[in-house]
Amino acid sequence: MPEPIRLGQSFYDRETISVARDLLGKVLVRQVAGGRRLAGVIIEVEAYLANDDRASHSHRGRGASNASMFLPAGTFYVYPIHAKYCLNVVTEPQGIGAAVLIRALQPTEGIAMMIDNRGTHLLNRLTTGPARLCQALDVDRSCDGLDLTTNASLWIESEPDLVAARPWSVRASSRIGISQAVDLPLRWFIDGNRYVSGCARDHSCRRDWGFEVG
DNA sequence: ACAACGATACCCT
DNA sequence: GGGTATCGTTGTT
Repeated sequence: MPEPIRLGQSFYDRETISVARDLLGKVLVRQVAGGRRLAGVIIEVEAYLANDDRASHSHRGRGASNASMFLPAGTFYVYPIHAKYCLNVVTEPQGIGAAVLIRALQPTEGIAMMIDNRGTHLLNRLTTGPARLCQALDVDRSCDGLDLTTNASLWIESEPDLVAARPWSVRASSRIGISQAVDLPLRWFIDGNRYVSGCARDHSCRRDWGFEVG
């Protein structure tokens, strides 16, 4: 059985839409004190592009709060919103200002610690949403700007057997919670997975929501 | 200084 | 399905 492989710069330094879709099924890993691992399979992502994407934090240019979005591909961009945090992975060459928002995980390792971090034992409220998964993995603004390709406590792995088998299909939809560019189909999620965000609330994991993209 | 806003989540009905 | 807590960031006086 092949060992998991940490994703490197060449994975992230590609067209943002390709990176976003390829991140589905990869494993986000957080290693905390004592070498304990918190991990989950990426179930839902959104792309935030450069240039014409009016919903992207890069749209109004580089500033103090979004500076890491303009660093090299593979950098973590963590930003605060509504007194919570969301995490992104920077894509494309340095200076472009594009990233992928990770919106949901299927928890696989360290679930007891995630329950403790979240203050709930309900599995479908542990990592089903961008701010929830940050809290579960103990990710906050101090993680902003970290290099995922080398950092010792935060990275993304590919499990070769899982990726080769690819036992899922992907659906797309418009992005959630934005007020600009609301119709662009830049959200992707694993079809039917119970950890898609809002699954219990608005049934957005159902097969009649979004559209099939393979 | 201060006010408004947000790529959210929670609690209530 | 709707109201709102909460706070860092930004834009405005």
